[in-house]
Amino acid sequence: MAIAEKPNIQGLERRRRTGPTIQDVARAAGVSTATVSRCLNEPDLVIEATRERVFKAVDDLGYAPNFSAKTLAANKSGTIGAIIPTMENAIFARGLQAFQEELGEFGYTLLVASSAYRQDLEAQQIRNLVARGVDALMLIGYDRDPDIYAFLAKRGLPFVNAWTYNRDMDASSVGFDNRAAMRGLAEKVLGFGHSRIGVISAHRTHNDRARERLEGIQQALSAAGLGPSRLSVLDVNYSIESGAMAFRTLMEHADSPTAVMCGNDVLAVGAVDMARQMGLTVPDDVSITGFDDIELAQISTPRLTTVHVPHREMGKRAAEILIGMLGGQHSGPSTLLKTRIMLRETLGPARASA
Amino acid sequence: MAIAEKPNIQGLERRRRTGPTIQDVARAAGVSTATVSRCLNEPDLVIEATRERVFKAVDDLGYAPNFSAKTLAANKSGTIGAIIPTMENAIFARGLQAFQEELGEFGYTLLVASSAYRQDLEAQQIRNLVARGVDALMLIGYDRDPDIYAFLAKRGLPFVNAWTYNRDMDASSVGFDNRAAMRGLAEKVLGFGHSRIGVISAHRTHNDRARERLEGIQQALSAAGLGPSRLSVLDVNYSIESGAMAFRTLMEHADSPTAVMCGNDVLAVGAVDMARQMGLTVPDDVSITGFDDIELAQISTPRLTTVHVPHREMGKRAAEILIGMLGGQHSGPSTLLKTRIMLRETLGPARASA
DNA sequence: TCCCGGCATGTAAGCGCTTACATTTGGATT
DNA sequence: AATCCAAATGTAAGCGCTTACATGCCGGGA
Repeated sequence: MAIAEKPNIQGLERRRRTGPTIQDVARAAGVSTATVSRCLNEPDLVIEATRERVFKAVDDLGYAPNFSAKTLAANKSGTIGAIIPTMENAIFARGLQAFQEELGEFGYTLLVASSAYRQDLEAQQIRNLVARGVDALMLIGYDRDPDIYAFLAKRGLPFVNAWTYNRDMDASSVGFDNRAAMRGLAEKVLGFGHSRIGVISAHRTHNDRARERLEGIQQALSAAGLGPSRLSVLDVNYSIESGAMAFRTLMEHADSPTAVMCGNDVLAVGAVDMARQMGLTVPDDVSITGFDDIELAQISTPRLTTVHVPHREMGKRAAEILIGMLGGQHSGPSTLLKTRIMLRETLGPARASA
Repeated sequence: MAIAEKPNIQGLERRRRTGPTIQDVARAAGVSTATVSRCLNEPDLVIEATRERVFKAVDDLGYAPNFSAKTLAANKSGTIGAIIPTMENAIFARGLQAFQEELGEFGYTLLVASSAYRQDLEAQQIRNLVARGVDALMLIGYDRDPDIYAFLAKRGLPFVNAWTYNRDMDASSVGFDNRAAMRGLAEKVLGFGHSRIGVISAHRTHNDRARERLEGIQQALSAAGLGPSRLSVLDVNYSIESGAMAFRTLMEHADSPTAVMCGNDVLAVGAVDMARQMGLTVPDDVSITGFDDIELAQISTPRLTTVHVPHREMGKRAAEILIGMLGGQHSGPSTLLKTRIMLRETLGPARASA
C-alpha cells in the first residue's frame, strides 16, 4: 500500500493554515534563517548560546521544517523508497522491517509503495517515488521494463534488486537463487518417491522469482529422468483462496499428483486447507510444500515443509548496499544469501499408485 | 512500515542529477512555464494545438514534475496519510486497501507509516507526515496525547479516527463499538457454560481498542453475576508467538480457564497452536476465541470463533469522511459500523469441572 | 601595532513549481 | 470599422528551505 495512482492534484481543495516557518523562528530568536537552518542540520557550526536561543524559539513556536521545501532546496530527501508487490501478505514484512531498521541507523527514512504485482503500476510507483525525491530505491526481483532501468540510470538513482540474485545484470542484487532453492526442495520431494507433481505457481509473467522457482522444479525432474508430462502447473493469483482453488483443480484431475509444490507459503496454506475440506490427509494422501517460511508455515496444520528465506538479513544487506552507493560507491557486487529447506510435516512418502 | 525516525538529513550524500524541469519543457514546446503547468493540471484551459506540443515535449524529455516543488508551491499535496500500529499482521491490510481504493477515485494518494504500537512514535510519524505535506490523516483509535490533537487543530488538518467509535470526542471517528462487540462474544462464551475465563489482551496502555474489548468481557461477566476473580488477564505483544506463550501460562495455572478469549485473531491463532502442542483439544478441553476475522481465522485448525469486523467498509467510509472534510465540511459525525459474531469451531461447551 | 586566519553569522540566490494578474488575440456585436 | 469580451497565454512573485559567499569579529604571531 502507500502511494497510489497518478499525483493529479488538480481540483483538490487547498489547505489553508500552515505552521510557523523558518522565518518565524529566525525572527523570534533574533538570528538569520541561515543560522536556524544550521542549528537544525549542523548544530556544531553554531555557538552554544545562539543554539539555545534558536531551540527555544523552535519549541515555543512548535516549528517543524517543511519537508518539501527542504527536499527542494537541498536536492536530497533522506528518504529511501521500496516498492513491493503486495502488502496483503506477510512475505515482505520481515525483510522490510529489517531494511527500515538498518536505514534508521543511518538517519534515512523509508517510504513504501506496492505494485499489486503489476509491472505498469510498479513503473508508475517508481516514478512517483522518484518525483517525491527519494534518494535511492529498493525493488523486488529484476524483471522489469528496460525503460525503467534507463530512467533510473539517467537520474543516477541508486537502487538494488532484492529477493533475487542475478550476476548477469549490472544492477546490484541481494537475495537468493530461487531456482536452486526450489530445485533442492524438488529433489527432496522426488526422494520421497513422488513422480507426479502438481505445481501451484504465482503468475510468471514479469515475475522472475516465480519463473525461476518453476524452472528449479523442472530441472530436478529432468535430472531424475522424468519427463515434463509428470508436471501439472497452474498459475494463480497470490492468495490463500487461489491456492485452495488450484489445489482442488489439480486433485480433481484424473491423474492427480501425489505431491503439490506451491510457489509460496500462502498458496500452500490454501492448498492444505482445501485438502482438509476434500477429506484428504496430508501427507498421507498428498504431500504439499511451500516457499518462504513465513510464520504461517509453522502454524499450519500440519506444519508446512518449505524453504526458509533469510528475510531479515536480506533487508539489512539491501540497506547496507544502498547506503554504500549513496556514499559514492559504484553499484556493489551482488550478494548471494543461502536458503534452507525446512522439512516439516506436509511432505511424506508418495502414496501407493492408484 | 514506511517513513521512520527523525528526518535528519544532515551529512547524507547529495544526489547529483535531476531530470528535466518544467523550464526545459516550456523551452522545448516554445511556451511559458505557466502554460506547461496548466497543460498538466488543467488541460481545459489550454488550446488543443498548444497542448499537443507541450505533451510532445513532455514525452520527448521524459519529464516528470518534481513533487516537492509542486507541493511547496501549491500548498497541497494530493496525499493523505495513514498511521497504523503495525504492518506485520494483516489486521489493517484490508481496511487500508479499501481506504486507498476510495482515495484513488478522488485523485488522492495514500502514504502509510507505522507506529509499532508506540504512542511516541505515532506522534513522530504524524509530524513527519504533516511535514511531508499530507492534506489529511487517518489514525487508528482515539487514545493519544492531547498535544497531538492540539497540533492537528492548529494546522487545521482534517483527520479521522478509525477502528473505533467515540461519540464523546469532537473528532470524527469511523468504526465499531469494541466494548459491545466483545461483550456480545463473551455472552456467547458464558452461554456455553464457561465460568473461568482467561483473557489474552494486547497491551492496554495507549490502546483504547484493547481496553474496551476487555471491558466488554468484564461487563458480560458481571452481568452474569460472576465476580472478577473468574477472569485472568494477560497483556502481551502482538504476535502469534506471544499468544502461544500467554496461553501456556494461563493453562499451567492451577485453576486453569475453560475458555480463553483473545484480543485479536493473531493471538488466538497462537493460542490454538499452543493448545495443540500441549496436547489439548480445542474446543473439547478448552475454548478459544479471537477478534477481527482476518483470513487467518478461517484457515486455523480448528476454525476460529471470532468477531467479524467490516474492514473494507470502514476503510471506504474513512476515505469518504476525509474527502468530505477536504471539501470544506466540518468534521462530520462519527460513523458506527456493525460487527458480527462468527461462531465457528473453537468455541464449545465448557468441560466438566475438574 | 598590524595583519592574518578561523570562527560565527548574515546575505541572498536559487531549488522547480503554481497562480494572480497582465497582456495579447480573435471573434462577435454594434 | 470600431468596440468589447472572453479565451489563451505570458510575466513574475512567491512557496520555505539550503548553502555559497560575504562579512565581521577576535586572538595570536610578527
